[in-house]
Amino acid sequence: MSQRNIAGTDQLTAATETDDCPLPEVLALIGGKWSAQVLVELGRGPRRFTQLERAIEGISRRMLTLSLRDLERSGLVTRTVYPDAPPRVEYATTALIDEIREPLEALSAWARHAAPAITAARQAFDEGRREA
Amino acid sequence: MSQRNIAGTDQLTAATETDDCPLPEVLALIGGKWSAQVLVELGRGPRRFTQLERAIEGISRRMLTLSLRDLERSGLVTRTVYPDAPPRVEYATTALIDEIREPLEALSAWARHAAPAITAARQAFDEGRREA
DNA sequence: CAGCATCCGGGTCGATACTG
DNA sequence: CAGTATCGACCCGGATGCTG
Repeated sequence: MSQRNIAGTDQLTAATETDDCPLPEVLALIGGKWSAQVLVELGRGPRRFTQLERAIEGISRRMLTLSLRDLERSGLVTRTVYPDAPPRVEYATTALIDEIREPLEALSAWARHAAPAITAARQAFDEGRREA
Repeated sequence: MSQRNIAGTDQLTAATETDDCPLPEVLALIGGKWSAQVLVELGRGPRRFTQLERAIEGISRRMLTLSLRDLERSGLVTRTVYPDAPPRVEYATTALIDEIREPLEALSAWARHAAPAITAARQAFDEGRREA
């Protein structure tokens, strides 16, 4: 909390003091290996299945399907089938996501900015272990 | 980031358009089953090993050790041993965490606020599947 | 095109027992 | 008190092959 705003402390207290903090559930939902990337990609606009598959790089059909199903089931993503031939399915984000996008991006920004420090810390830690 | 600043859109674009978005790495670090809760608990102040073990509820010694090691290795947590008998070890957060606390709390706030909608969506989805 | 079914290897996690 | 060591169950996730 670099710029500790006035109301920030209350927020912090609220989020920190409740013991039924549902953070684990969110992380279970978007903390999977691919869910976050699917969300990010869909945040750029509606996408078709194969579009996502190509955009995400490294994801398998299976995992993409599972991730999409989970997100759809949880109401974060909609799935619309157009009765065309060949079949066409479009995925899009729901309003629920609009409110999580900012925190997610803040997290992503932190990741970019903290990455060097983390890498350095790990190297230092590992070297310390080796000479011990 | 409750107060959406003017540059917010740029942040969004920056976080969304880069393809080397390191979100997965962050999630790998704090997305584990226990790491987030450890961070939250340590956010309340320095804690000893057994204190954490009792506070977190359901965590095993093994998982607590592994989580703490990973966080320590990544520079998010410090571990200080006091040469006492009986042994005494204290864990605390580092400055790196101060900057991730806000996003984490925003996420937690979203979780609390979105939980009902998510639960409802899941029930609706599951019922739809059953009658199909 | 957009999936589902199946198999299978590896890593995660919990339980338990032991140590400085 | 603050861990480590070992074992085993489980689940995630990749590879492959088959459908409407």
